[in-house]
Amino acid sequence: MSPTRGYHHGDLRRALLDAAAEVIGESGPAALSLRDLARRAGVSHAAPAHHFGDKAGLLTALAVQGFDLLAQTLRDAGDDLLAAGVAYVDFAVRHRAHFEVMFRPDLYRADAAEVRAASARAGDVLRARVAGLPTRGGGPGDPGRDALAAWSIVHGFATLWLAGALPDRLGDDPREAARAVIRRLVD
Amino acid sequence: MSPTRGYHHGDLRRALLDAAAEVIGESGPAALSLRDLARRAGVSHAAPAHHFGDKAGLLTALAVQGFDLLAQTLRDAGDDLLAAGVAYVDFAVRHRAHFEVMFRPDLYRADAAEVRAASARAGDVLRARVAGLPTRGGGPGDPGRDALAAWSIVHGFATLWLAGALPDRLGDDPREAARAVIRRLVD
DNA sequence: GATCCTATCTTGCCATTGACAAGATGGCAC
DNA sequence: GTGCCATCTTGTCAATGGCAAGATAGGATC
Repeated sequence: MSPTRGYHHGDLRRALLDAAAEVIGESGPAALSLRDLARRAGVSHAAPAHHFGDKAGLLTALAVQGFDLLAQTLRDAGDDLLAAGVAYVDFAVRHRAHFEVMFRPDLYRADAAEVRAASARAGDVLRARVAGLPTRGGGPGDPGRDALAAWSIVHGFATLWLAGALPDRLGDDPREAARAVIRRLVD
Repeated sequence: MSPTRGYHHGDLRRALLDAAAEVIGESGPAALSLRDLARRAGVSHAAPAHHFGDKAGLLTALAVQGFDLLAQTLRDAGDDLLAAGVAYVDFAVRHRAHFEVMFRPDLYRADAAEVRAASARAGDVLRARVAGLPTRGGGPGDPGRDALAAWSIVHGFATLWLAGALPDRLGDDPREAARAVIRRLVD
């Protein structure tokens, strides 16, 4: 596509990641085939191996990309906790493939250094946003507990939305529906 | 094993489902192989096809089993919302394979009548338990919204726990950790 | 400018898998 | 006892992931 630069045949690594995100987003990770990706990119069936080693390697790269993308999304959402929560759900829906892979450690090498680093970066931003959550319950309010509750509610809503498990009456705008749910915890 | 009854070689359908749950619980759905299941059961590689048609058919049966198991688990937990929430998380951890498949509709035929029925049964119990959740926010309190928030928080916590995404300091007792998080919403 | 070097990609190959077709086997109804 | 049907087996095929060995190109070095 974009003739930015090229070695042999173009920006293959990027093309493969893009194609993988598209396939997974449409049909799930189980439908992913390295050979299909190679066909889409117009290269031989063994070309992906050079960039990613194997299937897990490709998904590892996708997960890293996803964590970085999530961190950026949360940063862009600003300091408001509600906005950050909505942005989390919106990220899951817009970058469905990345989100699904990120939280499925059996699909990739979750213990790889790059993954741990990217995951930690996203976690830092997440925790920073949650710090604004008001405590509740009369007691002193455990910040870790509160952060976990906030993360759980947005992650759960996003997961259920992607799974198609939620009732139809919610409509087709995940941001709107998520906002209402998150308010239950925040207000 | 148990010589309860048998046609040709024993209780194959059940044996296959059990083996599938074991494999998925240990290595994830991606590692599931029909031929491996057949080997474990001591039958030929084509035997599973007769009971489930194909891989999606087997996972469909597993999902149905899972929804029924979840409904029973929630019933056993009693009327208390907190207890029901903890039971939901506990179910996800104890029946990891079922839980993972249930909310991954791309792996099976989620539109099958048996699935819709079992899913609806579990949903009924879930909604009944959530009915006890106190509303909040000064406004009239939307019961649907509240139920969604409760479901989201337990589902999110369970998913994050299974993904290994939660910090180690939570220990190894998901029930204990879940209770604290759910209290943030309930108390 | 020639040569080397390395990253990139290709061709060829093999074991495994899911799915299908056709046949064997055994219990059960009648 | 005979036919019937659910259950299971054997045989086969295309597709896949992964490995090994070779081809190709672009740049570095002299």
